[in-house]
Amino acid sequence: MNKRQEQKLKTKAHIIETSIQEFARGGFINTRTSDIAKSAEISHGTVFSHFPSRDILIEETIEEFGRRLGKSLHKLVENNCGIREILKAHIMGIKEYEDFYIRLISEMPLIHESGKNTVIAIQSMISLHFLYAAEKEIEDSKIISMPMNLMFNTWIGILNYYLMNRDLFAPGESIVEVYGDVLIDHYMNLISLK
Amino acid sequence: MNKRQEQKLKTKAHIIETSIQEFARGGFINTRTSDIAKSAEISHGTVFSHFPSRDILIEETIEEFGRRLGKSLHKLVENNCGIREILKAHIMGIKEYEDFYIRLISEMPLIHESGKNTVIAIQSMISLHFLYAAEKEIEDSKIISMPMNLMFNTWIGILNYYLMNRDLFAPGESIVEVYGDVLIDHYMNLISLK
DNA sequence: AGATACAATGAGTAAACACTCAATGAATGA
DNA sequence: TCATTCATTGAGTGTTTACTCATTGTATCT
Repeated sequence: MNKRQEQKLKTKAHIIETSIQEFARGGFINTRTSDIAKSAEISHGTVFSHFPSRDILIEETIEEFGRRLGKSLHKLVENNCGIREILKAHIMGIKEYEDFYIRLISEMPLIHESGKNTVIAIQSMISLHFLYAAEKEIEDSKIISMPMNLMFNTWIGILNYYLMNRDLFAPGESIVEVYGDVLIDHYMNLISLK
Repeated sequence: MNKRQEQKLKTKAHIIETSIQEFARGGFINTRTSDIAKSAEISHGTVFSHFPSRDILIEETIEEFGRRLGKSLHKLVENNCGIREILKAHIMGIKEYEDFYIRLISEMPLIHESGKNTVIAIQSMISLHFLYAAEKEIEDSKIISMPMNLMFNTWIGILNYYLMNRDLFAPGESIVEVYGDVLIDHYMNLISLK
């Protein structure tokens, strides 16, 4: 790998890094390619010498986010098996990228198809961990019986609702920090056998 | 009221009616004022002789939707008092405007402030009915104890999650029709004392 | 050293779109 | 009947923004 190739990779990585920050700050719809260029301190044209279009830049940025969240979750989950621990890992994984994650779920309906698939892949990754843990607790009769998909979607539904309405619930703060444990306790209370 | 004034009101109402349809079909972000004009079979300029800006057209359209949903709910709720009946009324009220409602909750983060307030007002209206019904059932010890706001937000969270991901759960169909009763049963199962 | 390749530049282009305004013709009032 | 008002029209304007491309300067190859 020569200096040029190295530089090229570095610039591309730098653009994606900046994109994660800028999209987290301003959202996907309202962030311009020129905003990203300015923030990355490169020329506007350089963006397009690394990504053929804005949509593909968005797609690759979401993919990078997915990889990072995946790694985070993998680390956090490995030795824990209960549902509560999975949920904890889930919100801790989101914590670092809360802003980006909120933009992603908020603006997903408006993101190009390929970006959506990445989001779905991310959700699947979490659900896999979740379902594995849930199976055991159902066997142990710790939780009330319900269809698996409803159980998982209920968690995601509550969490996403609070995240999407952060301005309402925790303006200027982090939902994970302010409500993380509250939501886990609440959810566990809902699904536990009493 | 002379012919001219009548015509003016009629045209304005027609634009809002068309806007409800067009925004339901294409969403707020991706529907142009020219699309609405074309669909309403009026000139593009006429839109702006009734609404000073696109944002205000959106705002007034959402307000009209709010009034209609409010009326629907009022009719559906009056003689029912249990939580289950409120939820049923809620989804029946949404049913008629499911597409519009989905666009509203999906694109709310990107809608101008004044539009958001209307959406919040709509949610409040529903929560008022809900909380009134819930209070009674808590007194009667029919449901498990939990903070009121968490109880309501859990329902909204689950419902909105399914609505927002209709393409995933019920592509080409109505979430209310396909999942309405499933979601109510599931939710009641979650909050009931067993 | 000189030729070539190529990453980066930024002024320029084209398309999309919200909004304007002079013109039109029908309704209203004197 | 004639002058005035005003809802409607649609071509036109200005702005925003994704994307292009000729140019530049540096790294690489011979």
